[in-house]
Amino acid sequence: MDMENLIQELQNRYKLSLDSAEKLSKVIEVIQFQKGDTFIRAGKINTTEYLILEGICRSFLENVKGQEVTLSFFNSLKTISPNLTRTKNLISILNVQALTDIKLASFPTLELMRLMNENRAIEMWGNGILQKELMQKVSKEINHISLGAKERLLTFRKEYPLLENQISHSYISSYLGITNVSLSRIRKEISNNRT
Amino acid sequence: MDMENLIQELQNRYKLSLDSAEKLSKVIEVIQFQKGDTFIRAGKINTTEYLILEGICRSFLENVKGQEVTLSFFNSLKTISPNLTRTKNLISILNVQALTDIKLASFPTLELMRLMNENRAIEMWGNGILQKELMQKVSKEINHISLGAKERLLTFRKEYPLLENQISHSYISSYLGITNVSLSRIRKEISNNRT
DNA sequence: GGAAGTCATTAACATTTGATAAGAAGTAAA
DNA sequence: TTTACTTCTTATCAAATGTTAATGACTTCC
Repeated sequence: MDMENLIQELQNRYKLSLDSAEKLSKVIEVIQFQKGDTFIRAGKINTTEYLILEGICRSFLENVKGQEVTLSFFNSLKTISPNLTRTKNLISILNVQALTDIKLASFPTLELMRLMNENRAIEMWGNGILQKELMQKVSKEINHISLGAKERLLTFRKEYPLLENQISHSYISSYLGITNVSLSRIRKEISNNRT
Repeated sequence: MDMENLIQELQNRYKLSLDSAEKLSKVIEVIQFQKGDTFIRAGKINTTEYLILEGICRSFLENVKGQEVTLSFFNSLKTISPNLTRTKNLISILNVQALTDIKLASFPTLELMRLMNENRAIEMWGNGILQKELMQKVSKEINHISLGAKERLLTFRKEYPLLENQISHSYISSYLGITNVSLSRIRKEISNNRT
Protein backbone atom coordinates (compact mmCIF):
# COMPACT_ATOMS: atom_id res chain seq x y z
CA MET A 1 0.00 0.00 0.00
CA ASP A 2 1.46 3.36 -0.96
CA MET A 3 1.31 6.46 1.18
CA GLU A 4 -1.65 8.02 -0.58
CA ASN A 5 -3.79 4.94 -0.10
CA LEU A 6 -2.70 4.69 3.50
CA ILE A 7 -3.79 8.24 4.20
CA GLN A 8 -7.15 7.59 2.63
CA GLU A 9 -7.47 4.40 4.66
CA LEU A 10 -6.82 6.35 7.85
CA GLN A 11 -9.36 8.99 6.92
CA ASN A 12 -12.08 6.43 6.32
CA ARG A 13 -11.26 4.27 9.24
CA TYR A 14 -11.03 6.94 11.88
CA LYS A 15 -13.18 9.66 10.31
CA LEU A 16 -10.34 12.12 10.23
CA SER A 17 -9.92 15.23 8.12
CA LEU A 18 -7.39 14.97 5.31
CA ASP A 19 -5.15 17.22 7.32
CA SER A 20 -5.33 15.04 10.42
CA ALA A 21 -4.83 11.86 8.44
CA GLU A 22 -1.68 13.32 6.94
CA LYS A 23 -0.40 14.26 10.35
CA LEU A 24 -1.14 10.77 11.59
CA SER A 25 0.64 9.19 8.65
CA LYS A 26 3.78 11.10 9.61
CA VAL A 27 4.00 9.33 12.96
CA ILE A 28 3.27 5.93 11.51
CA GLU A 29 5.99 3.40 11.87
CA VAL A 30 5.98 0.38 9.63
CA ILE A 31 7.21 -2.62 11.55
CA GLN A 32 7.71 -6.24 10.71
CA PHE A 33 7.51 -9.40 12.72
CA GLN A 34 8.44 -12.91 11.92
CA LYS A 35 6.14 -15.87 11.85
CA GLY A 36 5.66 -16.99 15.43
CA ASP A 37 6.43 -13.69 17.14
CA THR A 38 4.00 -12.68 19.86
CA PHE A 39 4.05 -8.89 19.78
CA ILE A 40 1.23 -8.10 22.19
CA ARG A 41 1.38 -9.96 25.46
CA ALA A 42 -1.29 -10.53 28.09
CA GLY A 43 -0.34 -8.70 31.24
CA LYS A 44 1.82 -6.15 29.47
CA ILE A 45 1.01 -2.56 28.65
CA ASN A 46 -0.23 -1.95 25.14
CA THR A 47 -0.78 1.57 23.82
CA THR A 48 -0.28 1.11 20.11
CA GLU A 49 -2.70 0.86 17.21
CA TYR A 50 -1.83 -1.62 14.49
CA LEU A 51 -3.05 -1.84 10.93
CA ILE A 52 -2.06 -5.04 9.18
CA LEU A 53 -0.45 -4.34 5.82
CA GLU A 54 0.59 -7.89 5.05
CA GLY A 55 0.23 -11.22 6.77
CA ILE A 56 -1.98 -12.92 9.34
CA CYS A 57 -2.22 -12.74 13.13
CA ARG A 58 -4.25 -14.37 15.85
CA SER A 59 -5.30 -13.37 19.33
CA PHE A 60 -5.07 -16.10 21.94
CA LEU A 61 -5.04 -16.92 25.63
CA GLU A 62 -3.99 -19.85 27.75
CA ASN A 63 -6.71 -21.84 29.46
CA VAL A 64 -6.48 -23.37 32.91
CA LYS A 65 -4.86 -26.48 31.45
CA GLY A 66 -2.07 -24.48 29.84
CA GLN A 67 -3.36 -24.94 26.31
CA GLU A 68 -3.57 -21.97 24.00
CA VAL A 69 -7.06 -21.04 22.82
CA THR A 70 -7.27 -18.98 19.66
CA LEU A 71 -9.91 -16.27 19.92
CA SER A 72 -9.80 -14.69 16.48
CA PHE A 73 -7.77 -14.13 13.37
CA PHE A 74 -6.71 -10.87 11.76
CA ASN A 75 -5.65 -10.56 8.17
CA SER A 76 -4.70 -7.83 5.76
CA LEU A 77 -6.16 -4.38 6.40
CA LYS A 78 -7.69 -5.37 9.73
CA THR A 79 -6.86 -3.18 12.73
CA ILE A 80 -5.77 -4.35 16.14
CA SER A 81 -6.62 -1.72 18.71
CA PRO A 82 -5.81 -1.60 22.40
CA ASN A 83 -9.50 -0.94 22.77
CA LEU A 84 -9.98 -4.58 21.98
CA THR A 85 -7.30 -6.00 24.15
CA ARG A 86 -6.80 -3.84 27.16
CA THR A 87 -8.39 -3.10 30.46
CA LYS A 88 -8.78 0.35 31.94
CA ASN A 89 -5.20 0.43 33.10
CA LEU A 90 -3.74 -0.14 29.62
CA ILE A 91 -2.82 -3.72 30.42
CA SER A 92 -3.57 -6.15 27.64
CA ILE A 93 -5.69 -9.14 28.56
CA LEU A 94 -4.75 -11.21 25.55
CA ASN A 95 -1.83 -12.16 23.33
CA VAL A 96 -1.49 -11.35 19.65
CA GLN A 97 0.88 -13.40 17.53
CA ALA A 98 2.08 -13.31 13.92
CA LEU A 99 1.14 -16.50 12.10
CA THR A 100 3.08 -15.53 8.99
CA ASP A 101 5.76 -12.95 8.49
CA ILE A 102 3.83 -9.70 8.83
CA LYS A 103 4.13 -6.03 8.08
CA LEU A 104 2.21 -3.61 10.27
CA ALA A 105 1.53 0.11 10.26
CA SER A 106 1.73 1.20 13.88
CA PHE A 107 1.13 4.43 15.74
CA PRO A 108 0.43 5.48 19.33
CA THR A 109 -3.22 5.37 20.32
CA LEU A 110 -2.65 8.65 22.10
CA GLU A 111 -1.71 10.35 18.84
CA LEU A 112 -4.90 9.17 17.23
CA MET A 113 -6.91 10.42 20.17
CA ARG A 114 -5.21 13.79 19.97
CA LEU A 115 -6.15 14.10 16.31
CA MET A 116 -9.69 13.01 16.91
CA ASN A 117 -9.82 15.97 19.15
CA GLU A 118 -13.32 15.73 20.55
CA ASN A 119 -13.76 13.52 23.58
CA ARG A 120 -17.14 12.53 22.29
CA ALA A 121 -15.64 11.24 19.06
CA ILE A 122 -12.94 9.32 20.90
CA GLU A 123 -15.44 7.71 23.18
CA MET A 124 -17.72 6.73 20.34
CA TRP A 125 -14.81 5.30 18.41
CA GLY A 126 -13.74 3.15 21.33
CA ASN A 127 -17.29 2.12 22.13
CA GLY A 128 -17.93 1.24 18.51
CA ILE A 129 -14.98 -1.13 18.40
CA LEU A 130 -16.03 -2.79 21.61
CA GLN A 131 -19.67 -3.11 20.60
CA LYS A 132 -18.75 -4.68 17.31
CA GLU A 133 -16.47 -7.13 19.07
CA LEU A 134 -19.17 -8.00 21.57
CA MET A 135 -21.63 -8.78 18.82
CA GLN A 136 -19.09 -11.00 17.14
CA LYS A 137 -18.49 -12.81 20.41
CA VAL A 138 -22.20 -13.40 20.89
CA SER A 139 -22.41 -14.73 17.39
CA LYS A 140 -19.42 -17.03 17.88
CA GLU A 141 -20.82 -18.22 21.20
CA ILE A 142 -24.13 -19.17 19.66
CA ASN A 143 -22.40 -20.88 16.79
CA HIS A 144 -20.21 -22.85 19.10
CA ILE A 145 -23.11 -23.93 21.27
CA SER A 146 -25.46 -24.73 18.43
CA LEU A 147 -23.32 -26.35 15.80
CA GLY A 148 -21.24 -29.50 15.60
CA ALA A 149 -17.57 -29.36 14.70
CA LYS A 150 -18.19 -29.99 11.01
CA GLU A 151 -20.60 -27.10 10.72
CA ARG A 152 -18.27 -24.89 12.70
CA LEU A 153 -15.48 -25.59 10.24
CA LEU A 154 -17.76 -24.67 7.36
CA THR A 155 -18.67 -21.44 9.13
CA PHE A 156 -14.99 -20.75 9.70
CA ARG A 157 -14.30 -21.23 6.01
CA LYS A 158 -16.96 -18.72 5.09
CA GLU A 159 -15.70 -16.22 7.62
CA TYR A 160 -12.02 -16.62 6.81
CA PRO A 161 -11.72 -17.80 3.22
CA LEU A 162 -8.27 -19.01 2.22
CA LEU A 163 -6.98 -18.98 5.77
CA GLU A 164 -7.10 -22.77 6.00
CA ASN A 165 -4.34 -22.99 3.39
CA GLN A 166 -2.17 -20.27 4.84
CA ILE A 167 -1.68 -21.13 8.50
CA SER A 168 -0.91 -24.13 10.61
CA HIS A 169 -4.01 -26.19 11.30
CA SER A 170 -3.33 -26.31 15.01
CA TYR A 171 -4.41 -22.68 15.22
CA ILE A 172 -7.64 -23.48 13.44
CA SER A 173 -8.42 -26.43 15.69
CA SER A 174 -7.78 -24.35 18.80
CA TYR A 175 -10.12 -21.74 17.36
CA LEU A 176 -12.83 -24.29 16.65
CA GLY A 177 -12.38 -25.96 20.01
CA ILE A 178 -11.46 -29.40 18.69
CA THR A 179 -8.26 -31.44 18.43
CA ASN A 180 -5.98 -31.48 15.42
CA VAL A 181 -6.96 -35.07 14.77
CA SER A 182 -10.65 -34.21 14.73
CA LEU A 183 -10.02 -31.34 12.37
CA SER A 184 -8.23 -33.61 9.97
CA ARG A 185 -11.00 -36.18 10.17
CA ILE A 186 -13.67 -33.58 9.55
CA ARG A 187 -11.77 -32.12 6.61
CA LYS A 188 -11.77 -35.55 5.05
CA GLU A 189 -15.48 -36.12 5.70
CA ILE A 190 -16.35 -32.83 4.07
CA SER A 191 -14.20 -33.44 1.02
CA ASN A 192 -15.67 -36.93 0.62
CA ASN A 193 -19.21 -35.64 0.74
CA ARG A 194 -18.42 -33.06 -1.89
CA THR A 195 -17.52 -35.72 -4.44
CA MET B 1 -35.18 -3.06 49.15
CA ASP B 2 -36.07 0.27 50.71
CA MET B 3 -35.42 3.62 49.10
CA GLU B 4 -32.29 4.35 51.07
CA ASN B 5 -30.62 1.13 49.99
CA LEU B 6 -31.71 1.69 46.44
CA ILE B 7 -30.09 5.10 46.35
CA GLN B 8 -26.89 3.69 47.73
CA GLU B 9 -26.98 0.94 45.14
CA LEU B 10 -27.31 3.52 42.38
CA GLN B 11 -24.41 5.51 43.75
CA ASN B 12 -22.11 2.52 43.81
CA ARG B 13 -23.16 1.13 40.53
CA TYR B 14 -22.95 4.30 38.51
CA LYS B 15 -20.50 6.31 40.57
CA LEU B 16 -22.98 9.09 41.15
CA SER B 17 -23.02 11.73 43.86
CA LEU B 18 -25.62 11.29 46.57
CA ASP B 19 -27.49 14.20 45.04
CA SER B 20 -27.52 12.67 41.57
CA ALA B 21 -28.49 9.27 42.87
CA GLU B 22 -31.44 10.84 44.63
CA LYS B 23 -32.49 12.58 41.47
CA LEU B 24 -32.24 9.32 39.61
CA SER B 25 -34.29 7.51 42.21
CA LYS B 26 -37.11 9.98 41.62
CA VAL B 27 -37.53 8.92 38.01
CA ILE B 28 -37.37 5.24 38.81
CA GLU B 29 -40.37 3.20 37.92
CA VAL B 30 -40.87 -0.13 39.62
CA ILE B 31 -42.31 -2.65 37.19
CA GLN B 32 -43.29 -6.27 37.50
CA PHE B 33 -43.40 -9.13 35.06
CA GLN B 34 -44.65 -12.65 35.31
CA LYS B 35 -42.62 -15.78 34.92
CA GLY B 36 -42.14 -16.38 31.21
CA ASP B 37 -42.61 -12.80 30.05
CA THR B 38 -40.05 -11.60 27.52
CA PHE B 39 -39.83 -7.90 28.22
CA ILE B 40 -36.86 -6.95 26.04
CA ARG B 41 -37.01 -8.21 22.49
CA ALA B 42 -34.26 -8.47 19.92
CA GLY B 43 -34.87 -6.04 17.10
CA LYS B 44 -37.03 -3.70 19.17
CA ILE B 45 -36.08 -0.32 20.54
CA ASN B 46 -34.91 -0.28 24.13
CA THR B 47 -33.74 2.82 25.95
CA THR B 48 -34.06 1.67 29.53
CA GLU B 49 -31.78 0.55 32.35
CA TYR B 50 -32.95 -2.13 34.77
CA LEU B 51 -32.04 -3.13 38.27
CA ILE B 52 -33.51 -6.39 39.49
CA LEU B 53 -35.22 -6.07 42.86
CA GLU B 54 -36.66 -9.56 42.99
CA GLY B 55 -36.50 -12.60 40.76
CA ILE B 56 -34.38 -14.04 37.98
CA CYS B 57 -34.01 -13.26 34.27
CA ARG B 58 -32.05 -14.56 31.36
CA SER B 59 -30.85 -13.08 28.09
CA PHE B 60 -31.20 -15.30 25.04
CA LEU B 61 -31.21 -15.49 21.28
CA GLU B 62 -32.46 -17.95 18.69
CA ASN B 63 -29.89 -19.87 16.71
CA VAL B 64 -30.21 -20.80 13.05
CA LYS B 65 -32.13 -23.96 13.96
CA GLY B 66 -34.74 -21.99 15.87
CA GLN B 67 -33.54 -23.15 19.29
CA GLU B 68 -33.13 -20.62 22.05
CA VAL B 69 -29.60 -20.19 23.40
CA THR B 70 -29.28 -18.69 26.85
CA LEU B 71 -26.46 -16.15 27.06
CA SER B 72 -26.54 -15.22 30.72
CA PHE B 73 -28.57 -15.04 33.87
CA PHE B 74 -29.39 -12.08 36.08
CA ASN B 75 -30.61 -12.41 39.60
CA SER B 76 -31.56 -10.22 42.49
CA LEU B 77 -29.62 -7.00 42.89
CA LYS B 78 -27.76 -7.48 39.66
CA THR B 79 -28.40 -5.04 36.91
CA ILE B 80 -29.47 -6.46 33.66
CA SER B 81 -26.45 -5.62 31.55
CA PRO B 82 -26.40 -1.92 30.73
CA ASN B 83 -28.24 -0.73 27.66
CA LEU B 84 -24.99 0.14 25.90
CA THR B 85 -23.84 -3.47 25.96
CA ARG B 86 -27.03 -4.98 24.56
CA THR B 87 -28.20 -2.48 21.94
CA LYS B 88 -26.98 -1.11 18.66
CA ASN B 89 -28.41 2.24 17.60
CA LEU B 90 -31.01 1.87 20.36
CA ILE B 91 -32.17 -1.47 18.92
CA SER B 92 -31.85 -4.43 21.25
CA ILE B 93 -29.63 -7.22 19.99
CA LEU B 94 -31.01 -9.83 22.38
CA ASN B 95 -34.07 -10.97 24.32
CA VAL B 96 -34.48 -10.76 28.06
CA GLN B 97 -37.05 -12.93 29.79
CA ALA B 98 -38.33 -13.30 33.33
CA LEU B 99 -37.69 -16.83 34.63
CA THR B 100 -39.64 -16.19 37.82
CA ASP B 101 -42.08 -13.46 38.72
CA ILE B 102 -39.86 -10.40 38.92
CA LYS B 103 -39.82 -6.87 40.20
CA LEU B 104 -37.55 -4.36 38.47
CA ALA B 105 -36.44 -0.81 39.10
CA SER B 106 -36.28 0.85 35.70
CA PHE B 107 -35.22 4.24 34.44
CA PRO B 108 -34.33 5.83 31.11
CA THR B 109 -30.75 5.38 29.95
CA LEU B 110 -30.83 9.01 28.85
CA GLU B 111 -31.48 10.16 32.39
CA LEU B 112 -28.51 8.17 33.62
CA MET B 113 -26.29 9.69 30.96
CA ARG B 114 -27.48 13.16 31.84
CA LEU B 115 -26.68 12.68 35.50
CA MET B 116 -23.32 11.14 34.76
CA ASN B 117 -22.41 14.10 32.61
CA GLU B 118 -23.59 16.45 35.30
CA ASN B 119 -21.18 14.81 37.68
CA ARG B 120 -18.61 14.56 34.99
CA ALA B 121 -18.03 11.61 37.20
CA ILE B 122 -16.75 9.16 34.73
CA GLU B 123 -15.75 9.84 31.30
CA MET B 124 -15.35 6.54 29.58
CA TRP B 125 -17.80 4.80 31.87
CA GLY B 126 -19.26 3.14 28.83
CA ASN B 127 -15.85 1.99 27.73
CA GLY B 128 -15.26 0.39 31.08
CA ILE B 129 -18.47 -1.58 31.16
CA LEU B 130 -18.07 -2.67 27.56
CA GLN B 131 -14.61 -3.95 28.34
CA LYS B 132 -15.87 -5.76 31.40
CA GLU B 133 -18.62 -7.35 29.37
CA LEU B 134 -16.12 -8.35 26.71
CA MET B 135 -13.84 -9.95 29.28
CA GLN B 136 -16.72 -11.99 30.60
CA LYS B 137 -17.50 -13.17 27.11
CA VAL B 138 -13.88 -14.11 26.48
CA SER B 139 -13.80 -15.99 29.72
CA LYS B 140 -17.00 -17.89 28.91
CA GLU B 141 -15.70 -18.68 25.44
CA ILE B 142 -12.48 -20.15 26.78
CA ASN B 143 -14.37 -22.14 29.37
CA HIS B 144 -16.70 -23.53 26.80
CA ILE B 145 -13.91 -24.50 24.46
CA SER B 146 -11.61 -25.93 27.12
CA LEU B 147 -13.88 -27.75 29.50
CA GLY B 148 -16.19 -30.72 29.20
CA ALA B 149 -19.86 -30.46 30.09
CA LYS B 150 -19.35 -31.72 33.64
CA GLU B 151 -16.74 -29.09 34.40
CA ARG B 152 -18.88 -26.42 32.79
CA LEU B 153 -21.75 -27.33 35.07
CA LEU B 154 -19.47 -27.06 38.09
CA THR B 155 -18.30 -23.65 36.88
CA PHE B 156 -21.92 -22.63 36.41
CA ARG B 157 -22.72 -23.65 39.96
CA LYS B 158 -19.91 -21.52 41.31
CA GLU B 159 -20.94 -18.54 39.24
CA TYR B 160 -24.66 -18.83 39.94
CA PRO B 161 -25.12 -20.57 43.28
CA LEU B 162 -28.66 -21.69 44.03
CA LEU B 163 -29.88 -20.94 40.53
CA GLU B 164 -30.03 -24.64 39.68
CA ASN B 165 -32.83 -25.10 42.19
CA GLN B 166 -34.79 -22.03 41.18
CA ILE B 167 -35.27 -22.23 37.44
CA SER B 168 -36.19 -24.76 34.83
CA HIS B 169 -33.25 -26.91 33.84
CA SER B 170 -33.85 -26.37 30.15
CA TYR B 171 -32.50 -22.84 30.57
CA ILE B 172 -29.38 -24.17 32.20
CA SER B 173 -28.76 -26.76 29.51
CA SER B 174 -29.20 -24.16 26.80
CA TYR B 175 -26.69 -22.00 28.66
CA LEU B 176 -24.19 -24.83 28.95
CA GLY B 177 -24.70 -25.91 25.37
CA ILE B 178 -25.90 -29.44 26.12
CA THR B 179 -29.23 -31.27 26.01
CA ASN B 180 -31.59 -31.61 28.95
CA VAL B 181 -30.87 -35.31 29.02
CA SER B 182 -27.13 -34.75 29.23
CA LEU B 183 -27.61 -32.25 32.01
CA SER B 184 -29.61 -34.74 34.02
CA ARG B 185 -27.02 -37.44 33.44
CA ILE B 186 -24.18 -35.17 34.49
CA ARG B 187 -26.03 -34.08 37.60
CA LYS B 188 -26.33 -37.69 38.59
CA GLU B 189 -22.67 -38.43 37.91
CA ILE B 190 -21.58 -35.52 40.05
CA SER B 191 -23.84 -36.43 42.95
CA ASN B 192 -22.64 -40.06 42.77
CA ASN B 193 -18.99 -39.04 42.91
CA ARG B 194 -19.66 -36.85 45.91
CA THR B 195 -20.81 -39.82 47.95
C1' DG C 1 -59.92 -36.86 43.47
C1' DG C 2 -58.82 -37.60 38.65
C1' DA C 3 -57.06 -35.96 34.06
C1' DA C 4 -53.90 -33.54 31.47
C1' DG C 5 -49.71 -31.32 31.08
C1' DT C 6 -44.91 -30.18 32.13
C1' DC C 7 -40.48 -31.37 33.57
C1' DA C 8 -36.67 -34.31 35.33
C1' DT C 9 -34.89 -38.83 35.22
C1' DT C 10 -33.46 -43.15 33.31
C1' DA C 11 -32.31 -46.55 29.77
C1' DA C 12 -30.73 -48.18 25.24
C1' DC C 13 -28.49 -47.16 21.35
C1' DA C 14 -26.19 -44.01 17.78
C1' DT C 15 -23.02 -40.48 16.76
C1' DT C 16 -19.41 -37.43 17.67
C1' DT C 17 -15.18 -36.32 19.49
C1' DG C 18 -10.91 -37.38 22.19
C1' DA C 19 -6.53 -40.09 23.05
C1' DT C 20 -2.87 -42.59 21.48
C1' DA C 21 0.07 -44.31 18.21
C1' DA C 22 1.83 -45.14 13.71
C1' DG C 23 2.61 -43.72 9.06
C1' DA C 24 2.97 -40.25 5.14
C1' DA C 25 4.16 -35.87 3.25
C1' DG C 26 6.55 -31.85 3.20
C1' DT C 27 10.58 -28.80 4.70
C1' DA C 28 14.95 -27.49 6.28
C1' DA C 29 19.68 -28.54 7.43
C1' DA C 30 23.89 -31.22 6.90
C1' DT D 1 20.79 -37.25 -1.13
C1' DT D 2 20.28 -38.27 3.50
C1' DT D 3 18.72 -36.99 8.00
C1' DA D 4 16.00 -34.84 11.18
C1' DC D 5 11.99 -32.24 12.09
C1' DT D 6 7.44 -30.74 11.82
C1' DT D 7 2.76 -31.20 10.34
C1' DC D 8 -1.05 -33.57 8.60
C1' DT D 9 -3.35 -37.89 8.02
C1' DT D 10 -5.12 -42.37 9.21
C1' DA D 11 -6.50 -46.17 12.23
C1' DT D 12 -8.12 -48.05 16.56
C1' DC D 13 -10.27 -47.79 20.65
C1' DA D 14 -12.34 -45.11 24.61
C1' DA D 15 -15.17 -41.52 26.43
C1' DA D 16 -18.59 -37.99 26.04
C1' DT D 17 -22.73 -36.39 24.28
C1' DG D 18 -26.98 -36.71 21.34
C1' DT D 19 -31.43 -39.09 20.16
C1' DT D 20 -35.44 -41.34 21.17
C1' DA D 21 -38.59 -43.24 24.11
C1' DA D 22 -40.52 -44.71 28.49
C1' DT D 23 -41.33 -43.65 33.31
C1' DG D 24 -42.13 -41.15 37.48
C1' DA D 25 -42.79 -36.83 40.01
C1' DC D 26 -45.06 -32.79 40.25
C1' DT D 27 -48.33 -29.14 39.18
C1' DT D 28 -52.66 -27.26 37.39
C1' DC D 29 -57.16 -27.41 36.12
C1' DC D 30 -61.63 -29.17 36.15
